[in-house]
Amino acid sequence: MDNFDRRPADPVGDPASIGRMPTVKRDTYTPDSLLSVAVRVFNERGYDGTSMEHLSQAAGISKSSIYHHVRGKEELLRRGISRALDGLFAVLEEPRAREGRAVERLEHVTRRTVEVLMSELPYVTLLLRVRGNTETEIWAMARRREFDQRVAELVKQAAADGDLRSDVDARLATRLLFGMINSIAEWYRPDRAPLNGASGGNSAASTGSATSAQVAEAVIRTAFAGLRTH
Amino acid sequence: MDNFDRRPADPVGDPASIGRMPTVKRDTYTPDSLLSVAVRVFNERGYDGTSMEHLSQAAGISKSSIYHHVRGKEELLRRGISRALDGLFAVLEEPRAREGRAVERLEHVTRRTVEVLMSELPYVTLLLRVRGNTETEIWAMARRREFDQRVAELVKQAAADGDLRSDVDARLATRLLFGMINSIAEWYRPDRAPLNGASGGNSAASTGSATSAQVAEAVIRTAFAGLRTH
DNA sequence: TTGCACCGACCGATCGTTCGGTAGCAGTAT
DNA sequence: ATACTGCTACCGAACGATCGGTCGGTGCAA
Repeated sequence: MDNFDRRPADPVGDPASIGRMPTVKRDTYTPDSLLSVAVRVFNERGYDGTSMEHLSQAAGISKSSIYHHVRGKEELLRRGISRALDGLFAVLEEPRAREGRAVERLEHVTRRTVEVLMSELPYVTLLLRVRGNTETEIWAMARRREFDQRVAELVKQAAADGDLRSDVDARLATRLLFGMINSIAEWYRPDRAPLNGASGGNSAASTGSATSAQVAEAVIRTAFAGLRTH
Repeated sequence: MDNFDRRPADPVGDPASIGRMPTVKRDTYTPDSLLSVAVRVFNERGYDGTSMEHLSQAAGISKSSIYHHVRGKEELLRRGISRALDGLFAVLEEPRAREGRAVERLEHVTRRTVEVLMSELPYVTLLLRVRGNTETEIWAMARRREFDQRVAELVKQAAADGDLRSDVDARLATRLLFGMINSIAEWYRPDRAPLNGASGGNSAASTGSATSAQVAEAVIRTAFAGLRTH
Protein backbone atom coordinates (compact mmCIF):
# COMPACT_ATOMS: atom_id res chain seq x y z
CA MET A 1 0.00 0.00 0.00
CA ASP A 2 1.61 3.20 -1.11
CA ASN A 3 0.84 6.83 -0.57
CA PHE A 4 -2.70 6.85 -1.94
CA ASP A 5 -5.95 7.14 -0.08
CA ARG A 6 -4.80 10.06 2.04
CA ARG A 7 -6.68 12.19 -0.41
CA PRO A 8 -9.32 14.08 1.57
CA ALA A 9 -12.92 13.70 0.63
CA ASP A 10 -13.01 15.30 -2.81
CA PRO A 11 -11.15 13.19 -5.37
CA VAL A 12 -13.48 14.05 -8.23
CA GLY A 13 -15.57 17.18 -8.44
CA ASP A 14 -18.52 15.90 -10.41
CA PRO A 15 -18.37 12.11 -10.07
CA ALA A 16 -20.41 10.98 -13.02
CA SER A 17 -18.33 7.84 -13.13
CA ILE A 18 -20.51 4.78 -12.83
CA GLY A 19 -18.54 1.64 -13.51
CA ARG A 20 -15.01 1.16 -14.68
CA MET A 21 -15.36 1.98 -18.33
CA PRO A 22 -12.36 3.39 -20.11
CA THR A 23 -14.05 6.59 -21.21
CA VAL A 24 -15.08 7.77 -17.77
CA LYS A 25 -12.60 9.55 -15.54
CA ARG A 26 -10.29 7.47 -13.39
CA ASP A 27 -9.46 7.89 -9.72
CA THR A 28 -6.92 10.58 -10.51
CA TYR A 29 -7.32 14.26 -10.94
CA THR A 30 -8.37 15.94 -14.15
CA PRO A 31 -7.99 19.68 -14.69
CA ASP A 32 -11.71 20.04 -13.93
CA SER A 33 -11.83 17.96 -10.80
CA LEU A 34 -8.75 19.72 -9.50
CA LEU A 35 -10.42 23.00 -10.33
CA SER A 36 -13.37 22.24 -8.11
CA VAL A 37 -11.03 21.69 -5.18
CA ALA A 38 -9.03 24.82 -5.95
CA VAL A 39 -12.09 27.04 -6.30
CA ARG A 40 -13.41 25.81 -2.98
CA VAL A 41 -10.16 26.78 -1.28
CA PHE A 42 -10.01 30.09 -3.14
CA ASN A 43 -13.41 30.97 -1.74
CA GLU A 44 -12.46 29.93 1.77
CA ARG A 45 -9.18 31.82 1.98
CA GLY A 46 -9.41 34.30 -0.88
CA TYR A 47 -7.33 33.94 -4.04
CA ASP A 48 -4.35 35.93 -2.78
CA GLY A 49 -4.57 34.25 0.60
CA THR A 50 -4.34 30.79 -0.98
CA SER A 51 -0.88 29.33 -1.57
CA MET A 52 -0.07 26.40 -3.82
CA GLU A 53 0.79 24.58 -0.61
CA HIS A 54 -2.78 25.13 0.61
CA LEU A 55 -4.09 23.76 -2.66
CA SER A 56 -1.83 20.72 -2.55
CA GLN A 57 -2.98 19.89 0.98
CA ALA A 58 -6.64 20.30 0.07
CA ALA A 59 -6.19 18.16 -3.03
CA GLY A 60 -4.08 15.53 -1.28
CA ILE A 61 -1.31 15.65 -3.87
CA SER A 62 2.03 17.39 -3.80
CA LYS A 63 2.51 20.96 -4.84
CA SER A 64 4.49 20.04 -7.94
CA SER A 65 1.83 17.56 -9.04
CA ILE A 66 -0.64 20.36 -9.51
CA TYR A 67 1.50 21.64 -12.37
CA HIS A 68 0.97 18.36 -14.15
CA HIS A 69 -2.70 19.30 -14.60
CA VAL A 70 -2.68 23.09 -14.95
CA ARG A 71 -0.14 25.70 -15.93
CA GLY A 72 -0.27 27.47 -12.59
CA LYS A 73 -2.30 29.24 -9.98
CA GLU A 74 -3.67 31.91 -12.27
CA GLU A 75 -4.96 29.34 -14.77
CA LEU A 76 -7.08 27.86 -12.01
CA LEU A 77 -8.49 31.31 -11.38
CA ARG A 78 -9.14 31.89 -15.07
CA ARG A 79 -10.84 28.51 -15.54
CA GLY A 80 -13.02 29.03 -12.51
CA ILE A 81 -14.10 32.50 -13.56
CA SER A 82 -14.71 31.37 -17.12
CA ARG A 83 -17.11 28.73 -15.95
CA ALA A 84 -19.09 31.34 -14.03
CA LEU A 85 -19.17 33.77 -16.93
CA ASP A 86 -20.21 31.08 -19.40
CA GLY A 87 -23.19 30.21 -17.22
CA LEU A 88 -24.24 33.81 -16.78
CA PHE A 89 -23.92 34.86 -20.41
CA ALA A 90 -25.81 31.75 -21.51
CA VAL A 91 -28.82 33.14 -19.65
CA LEU A 92 -28.89 36.17 -21.92
CA GLU A 93 -29.15 33.91 -24.97
CA GLU A 94 -32.20 32.03 -23.78
CA PRO A 95 -35.37 32.68 -25.82
CA ARG A 96 -37.30 34.20 -22.93
CA ALA A 97 -34.43 36.64 -22.37
CA ARG A 98 -34.67 37.84 -25.97
CA GLU A 99 -38.39 37.95 -26.74
CA GLY A 100 -41.30 39.64 -25.13
CA ARG A 101 -41.92 42.66 -22.95
CA ALA A 102 -38.76 44.08 -21.37
CA VAL A 103 -39.96 43.74 -17.80
CA GLU A 104 -40.72 40.07 -18.37
CA ARG A 105 -37.39 39.46 -20.05
CA LEU A 106 -35.80 41.17 -17.04
CA GLU A 107 -37.69 38.96 -14.64
CA HIS A 108 -36.63 35.86 -16.54
CA VAL A 109 -32.99 36.95 -16.60
CA THR A 110 -33.15 37.71 -12.89
CA ARG A 111 -34.63 34.32 -12.03
CA ARG A 112 -32.20 32.41 -14.22
CA THR A 113 -29.24 34.44 -12.96
CA VAL A 114 -30.17 33.50 -9.42
CA GLU A 115 -30.49 29.86 -10.45
CA VAL A 116 -27.11 29.86 -12.20
CA LEU A 117 -25.54 31.61 -9.24
CA MET A 118 -26.82 28.88 -6.97
CA SER A 119 -26.03 25.90 -9.21
CA GLU A 120 -22.54 27.21 -10.01
CA LEU A 121 -22.15 28.80 -6.59
CA PRO A 122 -18.39 28.40 -6.01
CA TYR A 123 -17.47 29.62 -9.48
CA VAL A 124 -19.76 32.65 -9.40
CA THR A 125 -18.59 33.44 -5.88
CA LEU A 126 -15.04 33.46 -7.18
CA LEU A 127 -16.04 35.83 -9.97
CA LEU A 128 -17.81 38.20 -7.61
CA ARG A 129 -14.75 38.59 -5.39
CA VAL A 130 -12.23 39.46 -8.08
CA ARG A 131 -10.31 42.65 -7.27
CA GLY A 132 -8.34 43.44 -10.44
CA ASN A 133 -4.75 42.78 -9.42
CA THR A 134 -3.73 40.58 -12.35
CA GLU A 135 -4.58 40.63 -16.05
CA THR A 136 -6.95 37.71 -15.57
CA GLU A 137 -8.84 39.60 -12.90
CA ILE A 138 -9.07 42.74 -15.00
CA TRP A 139 -10.51 40.68 -17.85
CA ALA A 140 -12.99 39.10 -15.45
CA MET A 141 -14.15 42.49 -14.18
CA ALA A 142 -14.61 43.74 -17.73
CA ARG A 143 -16.70 40.73 -18.71
CA ARG A 144 -18.78 41.08 -15.58
CA ARG A 145 -19.40 44.76 -16.29
CA GLU A 146 -20.48 43.72 -19.76
CA PHE A 147 -23.07 41.36 -18.28
CA ASP A 148 -24.30 44.03 -15.89
CA GLN A 149 -24.73 46.48 -18.73
CA ARG A 150 -26.76 44.02 -20.78
CA VAL A 151 -29.14 43.72 -17.83
CA ALA A 152 -29.08 47.47 -17.25
CA GLU A 153 -30.42 47.92 -20.78
CA LEU A 154 -33.33 45.67 -19.92
CA VAL A 155 -34.02 47.74 -16.81
CA LYS A 156 -33.90 50.95 -18.80
CA GLN A 157 -36.26 49.55 -21.42
CA ALA A 158 -38.66 48.27 -18.79
CA ALA A 159 -38.64 51.68 -17.13
CA ALA A 160 -39.34 53.32 -20.48
CA ASP A 161 -42.28 50.95 -20.89
CA GLY A 162 -43.62 52.26 -17.60
CA ASP A 163 -43.31 48.88 -15.92
CA LEU A 164 -40.68 49.94 -13.41
CA ARG A 165 -40.91 52.86 -11.02
CA SER A 166 -39.41 56.01 -12.48
CA ASP A 167 -38.34 57.75 -9.27
CA VAL A 168 -35.21 55.59 -9.07
CA ASP A 169 -32.56 55.85 -11.74
CA ALA A 170 -32.23 52.78 -13.98
CA ARG A 171 -28.52 52.33 -13.26
CA LEU A 172 -29.11 52.59 -9.54
CA ALA A 173 -31.98 50.14 -9.76
CA THR A 174 -29.78 47.69 -11.65
CA ARG A 175 -27.09 47.95 -9.02
CA LEU A 176 -29.53 47.39 -6.20
CA LEU A 177 -30.99 44.41 -8.05
CA PHE A 178 -27.57 42.86 -8.50
CA GLY A 179 -26.71 43.75 -4.93
CA MET A 180 -29.61 41.63 -3.79
CA ILE A 181 -28.89 38.79 -6.22
CA ASN A 182 -25.16 38.64 -5.65
CA SER A 183 -25.52 38.72 -1.90
CA ILE A 184 -26.89 35.19 -2.19
CA ALA A 185 -23.30 34.03 -2.65
CA GLU A 186 -22.54 35.35 0.83
CA TRP A 187 -24.95 33.13 2.71
CA TYR A 188 -26.48 30.38 0.54
CA ARG A 189 -25.03 26.95 1.23
CA PRO A 190 -26.61 24.16 -0.82
CA ASP A 191 -26.13 21.53 1.90
CA ARG A 192 -28.06 23.39 4.54
CA ALA A 193 -31.81 23.22 4.99
CA PRO A 194 -33.89 25.81 3.15
CA LEU A 195 -33.94 29.17 4.83
CA ASN A 196 -37.34 30.55 3.91
CA GLY A 197 -40.08 28.71 5.75
CA ALA A 198 -43.31 29.81 4.12
CA SER A 199 -42.99 29.80 0.37
CA GLY A 200 -45.53 27.44 -1.07
CA GLY A 201 -46.75 26.02 2.18
CA ASN A 202 -46.03 22.34 1.67
CA SER A 203 -43.19 20.98 -0.47
CA ALA A 204 -40.90 19.27 2.01
CA ALA A 205 -37.99 20.01 -0.25
CA SER A 206 -34.60 18.96 1.00
CA THR A 207 -33.02 18.62 -2.42
CA GLY A 208 -30.72 21.42 -3.43
CA SER A 209 -32.52 21.94 -6.70
CA ALA A 210 -35.95 22.58 -5.26
CA THR A 211 -34.57 24.82 -2.56
CA SER A 212 -32.73 26.76 -5.21
CA ALA A 213 -35.91 27.54 -7.11
CA GLN A 214 -37.68 28.49 -3.89
CA VAL A 215 -35.02 30.95 -2.85
CA ALA A 216 -34.93 32.34 -6.36
CA GLU A 217 -38.67 32.89 -6.21
CA ALA A 218 -38.42 34.76 -2.91
CA VAL A 219 -35.67 36.96 -4.26
CA ILE A 220 -37.62 37.86 -7.37
CA ARG A 221 -40.73 38.56 -5.36
CA THR A 222 -38.92 40.87 -2.96
CA ALA A 223 -36.79 42.66 -5.54
CA PHE A 224 -39.54 43.22 -8.07
CA ALA A 225 -42.08 44.32 -5.49
CA GLY A 226 -39.62 47.09 -4.74
CA LEU A 227 -38.93 47.95 -8.35
CA ARG A 228 -42.24 47.48 -10.15
CA THR A 229 -44.84 50.20 -10.53
CA HIS A 230 -47.89 49.66 -8.36
CA MET B 1 16.68 70.09 0.26
CA ASP B 2 16.48 66.68 1.79
CA ASN B 3 14.38 63.64 1.16
CA PHE B 4 11.00 65.15 1.96
CA ASP B 5 8.18 66.21 -0.34
CA ARG B 6 8.20 63.03 -2.37
CA ARG B 7 5.21 61.98 -0.35
CA PRO B 8 2.36 61.44 -2.78
CA ALA B 9 -0.79 63.43 -2.36
CA ASP B 10 -2.07 62.16 0.97
CA PRO B 11 0.14 63.33 3.83
CA VAL B 12 -2.74 63.60 6.28
CA GLY B 13 -5.97 61.71 6.00
CA ASP B 14 -8.36 64.22 7.49
CA PRO B 15 -6.54 67.56 7.32
CA ALA B 16 -8.34 69.58 9.95
CA SER B 17 -5.16 71.59 10.44
CA ILE B 18 -5.87 75.27 10.00
CA GLY B 19 -2.86 77.32 10.97
CA ARG B 20 0.36 76.27 12.55
CA MET B 21 -0.74 75.91 16.15
CA PRO B 22 1.16 73.45 18.28
CA THR B 23 -1.88 71.34 19.15
CA VAL B 24 -2.90 70.48 15.59
CA LYS B 25 -1.23 67.63 13.76
CA ARG B 26 2.08 68.24 12.05
CA ASP B 27 3.18 67.33 8.54
CA THR B 28 4.11 63.79 9.60
CA TYR B 29 2.08 60.65 9.81
CA THR B 30 -0.02 59.68 12.77
CA PRO B 31 -1.39 56.18 13.21
CA ASP B 32 -4.75 57.46 11.98
CA SER B 33 -3.53 59.30 8.92
CA LEU B 34 -1.40 56.32 7.96
CA LEU B 35 -4.45 54.14 8.46
CA SER B 36 -6.44 56.08 5.90
CA VAL B 37 -3.75 55.44 3.31
CA ALA B 38 -3.46 51.77 4.21
CA VAL B 39 -7.20 51.14 4.09
CA ARG B 40 -7.40 52.75 0.67
CA VAL B 41 -4.70 50.40 -0.64
CA PHE B 42 -6.28 47.40 1.12
CA ASN B 43 -9.51 48.10 -0.73
CA GLU B 44 -7.76 48.51 -4.07
CA ARG B 45 -5.66 45.35 -3.90
CA GLY B 46 -7.31 43.31 -1.19
CA TYR B 47 -5.71 42.80 2.22
CA ASP B 48 -3.78 39.67 1.29
CA GLY B 49 -2.81 41.19 -2.05
CA THR B 50 -1.29 44.22 -0.34
CA SER B 51 2.36 44.02 0.73
CA MET B 52 4.08 46.33 3.16
CA GLU B 53 6.05 47.52 0.14
CA HIS B 54 2.79 48.58 -1.52
CA LEU B 55 1.82 50.46 1.61
CA SER B 56 5.20 52.17 1.89
CA GLN B 57 4.99 53.35 -1.71
CA ALA B 58 1.45 54.64 -1.28
CA ALA B 59 2.40 56.43 1.92
CA GLY B 60 5.67 57.79 0.59
CA ILE B 61 7.74 56.52 3.51
CA SER B 62 9.95 53.48 3.78
CA LYS B 63 8.65 50.08 4.71
CA SER B 64 10.42 50.09 8.06
CA SER B 65 9.02 53.52 8.93
CA ILE B 66 5.52 52.12 8.99
CA TYR B 67 6.48 50.11 12.05
CA HIS B 68 7.21 53.34 13.88
CA HIS B 69 3.48 54.13 13.81
CA VAL B 70 1.79 50.76 14.02
CA ARG B 71 2.76 47.29 15.22
CA GLY B 72 2.30 45.69 11.82
CA LYS B 73 0.06 44.95 8.90
CA GLU B 74 -2.62 43.21 10.92
CA GLU B 75 -2.97 46.14 13.32
CA LEU B 76 -3.84 48.35 10.36
CA LEU B 77 -6.54 45.86 9.44
CA ARG B 78 -7.85 45.74 13.00
CA ARG B 79 -7.93 49.52 13.36
CA GLY B 80 -9.72 49.93 10.05
CA ILE B 81 -12.32 47.33 10.84
CA SER B 82 -12.84 48.70 14.33
CA ARG B 83 -13.65 52.10 12.94
CA ALA B 84 -16.31 50.58 10.70
CA LEU B 85 -17.83 48.51 13.49
CA ASP B 86 -17.90 51.47 15.88
CA GLY B 87 -19.87 53.49 13.36
CA LEU B 88 -22.34 50.71 12.68
CA PHE B 89 -22.99 49.73 16.28
CA ALA B 90 -23.43 53.39 17.24
CA VAL B 91 -26.48 53.42 14.97
CA LEU B 92 -28.18 50.79 17.11
CA GLU B 93 -27.80 53.02 20.16
CA GLU B 94 -29.54 56.02 18.66
CA PRO B 95 -32.91 56.88 20.26
CA ARG B 96 -34.91 56.28 17.09
CA ALA B 97 -33.37 52.84 16.83
CA ARG B 98 -34.56 51.95 20.32
CA GLU B 99 -38.00 53.51 20.60
CA GLY B 100 -41.16 53.22 18.58
CA ARG B 101 -42.76 50.73 16.23
CA ALA B 102 -40.36 48.03 15.04
CA VAL B 103 -40.82 48.77 11.35
CA GLU B 104 -39.94 52.41 11.94
CA ARG B 105 -36.94 51.52 14.04
CA LEU B 106 -35.89 49.21 11.21
CA GLU B 107 -36.30 51.95 8.65
CA HIS B 108 -34.24 54.31 10.78
CA VAL B 109 -31.47 51.76 11.27
CA THR B 110 -31.47 51.03 7.56
CA ARG B 111 -31.18 54.69 6.61
CA ARG B 112 -28.47 55.40 9.17
CA THR B 113 -26.57 52.24 8.23
CA VAL B 114 -26.51 53.39 4.62
CA GLU B 115 -25.32 56.82 5.73
CA VAL B 116 -22.55 55.39 7.90
CA LEU B 117 -21.54 53.04 5.10
CA MET B 118 -21.16 56.00 2.79
CA SER B 119 -19.47 58.37 5.21
CA GLU B 120 -17.04 55.69 6.40
CA LEU B 121 -16.94 53.99 3.02
CA PRO B 122 -13.33 52.70 2.96
CA TYR B 123 -13.53 51.28 6.46
CA VAL B 124 -16.88 49.58 5.98
CA THR B 125 -15.73 48.25 2.61
CA LEU B 126 -12.75 46.71 4.36
CA LEU B 127 -15.05 45.10 6.92
CA LEU B 128 -17.36 43.68 4.27
CA ARG B 129 -14.53 41.92 2.45
CA VAL B 130 -13.03 40.10 5.41
CA ARG B 131 -12.61 36.38 4.78
CA GLY B 132 -11.62 34.88 8.14
CA ASN B 133 -7.98 33.87 7.63
CA THR B 134 -6.50 35.48 10.73
CA GLU B 135 -7.76 35.91 14.28
CA THR B 136 -8.53 39.55 13.59
CA GLU B 137 -10.68 38.62 10.64
CA ILE B 138 -12.55 35.96 12.58
CA TRP B 139 -13.28 38.52 15.26
CA ALA B 140 -14.49 40.97 12.63
CA MET B 141 -16.84 38.40 11.11
CA ALA B 142 -18.26 37.57 14.52
CA ARG B 143 -18.93 41.22 15.32
CA ARG B 144 -20.52 41.74 11.94
CA ARG B 145 -22.78 38.74 12.44
CA GLU B 146 -23.74 40.25 15.78
CA PHE B 147 -24.81 43.47 14.06
CA ASP B 148 -26.78 41.55 11.46
CA GLN B 149 -28.60 39.61 14.15
CA ARG B 150 -29.57 42.76 15.98
CA VAL B 151 -31.18 44.00 12.76
CA ALA B 152 -32.70 40.59 12.08
CA GLU B 153 -34.55 40.88 15.39
CA LEU B 154 -36.03 44.16 14.23
CA VAL B 155 -37.16 42.51 11.00
CA LYS B 156 -38.71 39.64 12.90
CA GLN B 157 -40.53 42.01 15.23
CA ALA B 158 -41.78 44.14 12.35
CA ALA B 159 -43.03 41.02 10.61
CA ALA B 160 -44.81 39.95 13.79
CA ASP B 161 -46.43 43.40 13.90
CA GLY B 162 -47.77 42.70 10.43
CA ASP B 163 -45.79 45.57 8.91
CA LEU B 164 -43.59 43.39 6.72
CA ARG B 165 -44.75 40.80 4.22
CA SER B 166 -45.01 37.37 5.76
CA ASP B 167 -44.40 35.23 2.69
CA VAL B 168 -40.64 35.77 2.96
CA ASP B 169 -38.74 34.45 5.95
CA ALA B 170 -37.40 37.12 8.30
CA ARG B 171 -33.84 35.87 8.08
CA LEU B 172 -33.97 35.77 4.31
CA ALA B 173 -35.47 39.25 4.21
CA THR B 174 -32.69 40.54 6.45
CA ARG B 175 -30.08 39.06 4.19
CA LEU B 176 -31.62 40.54 1.08
CA LEU B 177 -31.87 43.91 2.82
CA PHE B 178 -28.20 43.81 3.76
CA GLY B 179 -27.37 42.55 0.30
CA MET B 180 -28.86 45.69 -1.13
CA ILE B 181 -27.29 47.98 1.46
CA ASN B 182 -23.83 46.46 1.38
CA SER B 183 -23.69 46.45 -2.41
CA ILE B 184 -23.40 50.22 -2.17
CA ALA B 185 -19.77 49.70 -1.21
CA GLU B 186 -19.23 48.08 -4.61
CA TRP B 187 -20.15 51.08 -6.73
CA TYR B 188 -20.58 54.26 -4.67
CA ARG B 189 -17.69 56.71 -5.07
CA PRO B 190 -18.13 59.97 -3.13
CA ASP B 191 -16.20 62.05 -5.65
CA ARG B 192 -18.36 61.14 -8.63
CA ALA B 193 -21.56 62.93 -9.56
CA PRO B 194 -24.77 61.56 -8.06
CA LEU B 195 -26.11 58.52 -9.84
CA ASN B 196 -29.86 58.83 -9.36
CA GLY B 197 -31.24 61.60 -11.49
CA ALA B 198 -34.80 62.12 -10.28
CA SER B 199 -34.95 62.06 -6.51
CA GLY B 200 -36.30 65.36 -5.27
CA GLY B 201 -36.39 67.11 -8.60
CA ASN B 202 -34.30 70.15 -7.80
CA SER B 203 -31.40 70.20 -5.32
CA ALA B 204 -28.26 70.72 -7.41
CA ALA B 205 -26.32 68.78 -4.84
CA SER B 206 -22.67 68.18 -5.58
CA THR B 207 -21.57 67.84 -1.96
CA GLY B 208 -20.93 64.31 -0.81
CA SER B 209 -23.25 64.72 2.15
CA ALA B 210 -26.36 65.63 0.19
CA THR B 211 -25.70 62.93 -2.39
CA SER B 212 -25.28 60.44 0.40
CA ALA B 213 -28.71 61.17 1.83
CA GLN B 214 -30.26 61.03 -1.63
CA VAL B 215 -28.85 57.61 -2.40
CA ALA B 216 -29.84 56.42 1.03
CA GLU B 217 -33.38 57.56 0.38
CA ALA B 218 -33.53 55.70 -2.94
CA VAL B 219 -32.23 52.54 -1.32
CA ILE B 220 -34.77 52.69 1.49
CA ARG B 221 -37.59 53.37 -0.92
CA THR B 222 -36.67 50.42 -3.14
CA ALA B 223 -35.91 47.97 -0.37
CA PHE B 224 -38.94 48.75 1.77
CA ALA B 225 -41.33 48.82 -1.16
CA GLY B 226 -40.28 45.21 -1.67
CA LEU B 227 -40.53 44.24 1.97
CA ARG B 228 -43.49 46.18 3.33
CA THR B 229 -47.03 44.94 3.32
CA HIS B 230 -49.24 46.72 0.81
C1' DT C 1 8.45 -0.25 -23.19
C1' DT C 2 6.02 3.66 -23.21
C1' DG C 3 3.43 7.28 -20.94
C1' DC C 4 0.73 9.06 -17.22
C1' DA C 5 0.24 10.72 -12.45
C1' DC C 6 2.84 11.76 -9.10
C1' DC C 7 6.99 12.94 -6.00
C1' DG C 8 10.98 15.54 -3.17
C1' DA C 9 14.35 18.88 -3.69
C1' DC C 10 15.28 23.06 -5.01
C1' DC C 11 15.06 27.88 -7.44
C1' DG C 12 15.05 33.10 -7.19
C1' DA C 13 11.78 36.37 -5.57
C1' DT C 14 9.09 38.38 -2.27
C1' DC C 15 6.83 38.20 2.19
C1' DG C 16 6.24 40.70 7.04
C1' DT C 17 9.29 42.14 10.33
C1' DT C 18 13.58 43.65 12.96
C1' DC C 19 17.69 46.16 13.66
C1' DG C 20 21.12 49.79 14.15
C1' DG C 21 21.56 54.10 12.86
C1' DT C 22 20.71 59.29 11.61
C1' DA C 23 18.91 63.96 10.58
C1' DG C 24 16.37 67.55 12.63
C1' DC C 25 14.28 69.85 16.32
C1' DA C 26 12.93 71.60 21.22
C1' DG C 27 14.66 72.42 25.56
C1' DT C 28 18.33 73.70 28.52
C1' DA C 29 22.67 74.41 30.80
C1' DT C 30 26.71 76.84 29.85
C1' DA D 1 25.59 82.23 20.89
C1' DT D 2 26.98 77.53 21.69
C1' DA D 3 27.02 72.82 23.00
C1' DC D 4 24.79 69.08 24.81
C1' DT D 5 20.65 66.00 25.50
C1' DG D 6 16.64 63.52 24.44
C1' DC D 7 13.13 62.53 21.36
C1' DT D 8 10.56 61.90 17.04
C1' DA D 9 10.23 60.43 12.41
C1' DC D 10 12.50 58.40 9.37
C1' DC D 11 16.05 55.31 6.71
C1' DG D 12 18.79 51.08 4.39
C1' DA D 13 20.10 46.51 5.15
C1' DA D 14 19.11 42.33 6.40
C1' DC D 15 16.41 38.41 8.75
C1' DG D 16 14.02 33.72 8.35
C1' DA D 17 9.90 32.20 6.18
C1' DT D 18 7.14 31.48 2.50
C1' DC D 19 5.85 32.48 -2.22
C1' DG D 20 4.81 30.45 -7.22
C1' DG D 21 7.14 27.61 -10.12
C1' DT D 22 10.89 24.18 -12.15
C1' DC D 23 13.43 20.02 -12.47
C1' DG D 24 14.83 15.24 -12.67
C1' DG D 25 13.23 11.67 -11.46
C1' DT D 26 9.92 7.06 -9.85
C1' DG D 27 6.30 3.54 -9.75
C1' DC D 28 2.84 1.47 -12.11
C1' DA D 29 -0.63 0.16 -15.60
C1' DA D 30 -1.30 -0.74 -20.37
